[in-house]
Amino acid sequence: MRRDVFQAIADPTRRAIIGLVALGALTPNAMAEHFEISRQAVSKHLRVLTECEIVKQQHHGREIFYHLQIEKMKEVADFIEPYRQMWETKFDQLEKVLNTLK
Amino acid sequence: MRRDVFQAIADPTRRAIIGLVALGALTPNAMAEHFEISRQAVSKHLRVLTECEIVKQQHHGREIFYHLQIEKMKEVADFIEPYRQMWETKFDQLEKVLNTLK
DNA sequence: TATTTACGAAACCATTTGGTTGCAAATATA
DNA sequence: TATATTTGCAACCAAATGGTTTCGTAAATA
Repeated sequence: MRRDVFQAIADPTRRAIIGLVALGALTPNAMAEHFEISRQAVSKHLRVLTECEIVKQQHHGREIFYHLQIEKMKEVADFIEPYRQMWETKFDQLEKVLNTLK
Repeated sequence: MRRDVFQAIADPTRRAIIGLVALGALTPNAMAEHFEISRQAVSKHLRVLTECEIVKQQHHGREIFYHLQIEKMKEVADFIEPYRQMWETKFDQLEKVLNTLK
């Protein structure tokens, strides 16, 4: 199976988990409270995120806190960057045309 | 089935198609030459990309040219933006620490 | 010590995915 | 007009996905 950042953020629940963990490390149980799905389903998503190295485990007694590895998200930013330049150029050119028309 | 930009960019072939179409509109046949998979497989990816409104068709005789709708990619940029700010802040703080140590 | 709690892992299931081959239809060309 | 080309669509298939329930184990607690 594919295991990369793009696969990781494809699922809406996983994007929500990333959003939660961005605010602070959490245990699977704490996360599950935010969703309609079971704790085990959240755990399966966490497994994917761990395999993608988007989160890291920190054991603390019988609890496991999941921390966001924010740098991993950079891969998505790197992918989108050239396209961002494209639509900004497009916008600039449109602006020029509009200014000329004035 | 889920039909959003995140689903669209989850597949590596679709990311490659987006990259190709970014350089200029192409027909499915022309795209298929760049990949190992069949013309029909490319067509199925194009269907997904069309449903996500990442590409638009332009009929020209019996050929169909696919154009990139660059603005759609903005949704990904909007998603990543807050995280970009997070890792930049992190980097700035690290830099401060390193400067103090000097 | 006995029980509860937190968790991952496994088995299972329906649906989706990403590929294939084989059409039919529309357009271009001989 | 007959034939070739370009394309989308349907049927099919194996594998992956996202969920469930059940279970074993380790740690906290009564």
